[in-house]
This record gives sequence, structure tokens and C-alpha cells, in this order.
Amino acid sequence: MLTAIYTAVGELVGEGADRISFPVIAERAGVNPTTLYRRWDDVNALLEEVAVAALTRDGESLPDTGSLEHDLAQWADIIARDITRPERVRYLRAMVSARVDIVSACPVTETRREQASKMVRRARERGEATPTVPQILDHVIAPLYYHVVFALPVDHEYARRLVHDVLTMVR
Amino acid sequence: MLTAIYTAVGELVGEGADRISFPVIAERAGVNPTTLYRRWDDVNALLEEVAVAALTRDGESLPDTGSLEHDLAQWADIIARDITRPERVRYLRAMVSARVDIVSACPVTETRREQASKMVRRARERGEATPTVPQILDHVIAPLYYHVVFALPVDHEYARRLVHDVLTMVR
DNA sequence: TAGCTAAAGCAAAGTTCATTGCTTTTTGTG
DNA sequence: CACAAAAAGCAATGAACTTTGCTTTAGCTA
Repeated sequence: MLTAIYTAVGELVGEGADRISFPVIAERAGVNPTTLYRRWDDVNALLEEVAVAALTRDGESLPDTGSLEHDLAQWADIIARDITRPERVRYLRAMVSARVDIVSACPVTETRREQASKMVRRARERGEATPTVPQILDHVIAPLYYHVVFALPVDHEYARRLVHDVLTMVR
Repeated sequence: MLTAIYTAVGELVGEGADRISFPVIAERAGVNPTTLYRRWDDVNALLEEVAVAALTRDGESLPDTGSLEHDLAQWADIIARDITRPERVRYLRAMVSARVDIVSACPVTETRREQASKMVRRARERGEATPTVPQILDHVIAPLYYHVVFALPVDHEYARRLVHDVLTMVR
């Protein structure tokens, strides 16, 4: 039931369907539209629910190359490739247009913060000088996501440049 | 005519109207819905047009303090205060959800790029070492907008920190 | 199992949206 | 001024969305 609905939403978002409404989702999921109308306030609410589930599921293993520079480079590249996938873009946009209060406990940012923390901690234990975790979030993560949601180009070179920049902040 | 439409959209967005459709906008503007349907492809297109007009209208005079550090600090602060206003946030969100196609360049970013270019040029003419314009966009503008659209906190201190960070990139 | 409760389905009705052909008004120019 | 082109209004039509009351099914407990 709920799985079928999530799957339907995922498929529609993935296909880039121009029209994602309760009736459309319901038909795809093989359920009655009324069910959706009764459970969620509007389409965005459902969309965001699915988006959070999809965006926080980190199948990615965190890089551990032995140097923060390479860790960050690989990590930024993984993220860049991930969030530029069409369905990820749509999910991110859905999250943005969704309600403010729910997003504020932004699970996506939290995941990134934890990952950055882990890499920085390992680097410091190795005796490396590192930028701070907030710096990494502000100067690597933020520009990547900013580019995606505002439809600006994101590629390998860009991710690499951001990592290079943040590493110059090490004092 | 066109002014009335823009005004109507502005009011609706400002009020946080849950339902912004052509018929609704038309009624508010005192025009016929057909006019809207014929002129714009869909509501998002109109919404983005108004958003761009509102977001790029720079009544702000560009800081010119005699040092890039202070110019950037004031500039970042002006932007931070501006884009955290509720109606600005709504416009930004509207732009994000409207921007489905990767084709067009983001006018908001363009404005910021021009402003950054001007400040950097002046600084270089004074003989100051400066970060690059893309660096300023990536490490000051991007984090600010990212925080706004993902409902993360933005304040004076944050803007100041970003400017400080980007200035450490000067080689 | 019987019975109670919550969830899902069904169907009908109302509302809003979106499209289209045609008429009217405005605008700009010879 | 007059006329042609563009823009806006009007009205009718169909489609899609939303809501609602009621029925049916599923799940759970005594």
C-alpha cells in the first residue's frame, strides 16, 4: 500500500512527468485517490515525504583515502554526480518548495554534516590541518546544491574547484 | 495591464496564498484569464518573470568603501537582509520550482556576478589582491541563497563569516 | 469467532482549471 | 482620420481536480 504509493511517486518523478497529482499517483499505485487526499494535505507534502526518504538513504560509502584532500575530492564528486540525476533534482526542488518548518530540520544537510565531521576527524587524527566542518558545508556542499536547484552547471571540474578552494582556508 | 498582473502576483505571493493559478491572478488583476493563458505557458513562467523582476531590481547602491573587504562585508549584509524577507523567500522558492529547464541563465546570479565584478575591478585598480569573481559567487552568494531556500539560518554574523572565508583565498 | 475500529474503496457532485472560436477594444501608422 | 494588426475580453466546452457521505474491507482485541 504505502510502498506502492512511494514507488509510484518515485517512478513519476523519475520519468519527469509533467503532471504529478493525487489522481495520477493513485492510478499508478493502484489505489483510490481518496486515500491520498485523506492521508496527505497536498501533493507537495507527499512529494517531500518521499524526497526525504530518497535523499537521506546513503548507499554511498564515505571515502577514506588517507588524505583529506582526496577524501573531499572523491566525496564532492560522488555528491555532484548524485544530485545532478534528474530525479534527485526534482526531489530537491520539491523539498525547497515544500513547507518551511519541516525542512528546517533538514535531514539532507545533517547527513552531509556527519559525513564531513567524520572525514575531518580522521584527518585531524592523522595530524592534518583541516578547514572546519561548517566551512566545508558552506563552501563545498552549499555551492553544489545551490547550482543544482538554480539549474546552474555542475560537473567534476566544478566540484574539484570547490574542494581546492576550501582547502586554501586551512590556516 | 501588465503592471496590474505583476502587482497581483506580488500580492498573492506576499500573502502566501496557497493557490496561485491563472484564474486567481486574473481576478485579482482585473483582467481576463484568457489573456494570461495566451501570454504565458503556465503559472510558473509568469511567477518566475515576476520573481526575476523583483529580485533583480537593485535599488541597492553598490558599496564603495575603498577596500574590498568592507565592500564585500556591506554587500553580503545587504543581500542577507534582503533575501531573508518573507516575500523574497517565497519568490526564491517560486523560482526554484519554476526552473525546470537547464537552458536559461539565472538572471539573479547574473546581477550578482556583475556587482561582484565591479567591486573586484575597483579593488584591483587600487592594487589590492582579490579573490576571483567565481569564488565570490561560490563562497558568498551561493551559501547565502542555499541557506535561504533550505530554511537554514542567515544573519549578519553568517554573512560576515563567508566574506572572511573568501578573503582567505587570496593568494 | 464476534465485534469494534481504522483504513480503503466507491460514486456522485461541485469546483476550478484550461482550451478555443469569435467578438471587441486598443494601438500604432500611413 | 482611417484602417490594419495586435491584444484583450467573452462565452462555451471539456477535462481534471477535490470534496463528501456512505459502504466495504482489513486489522485487532476480548
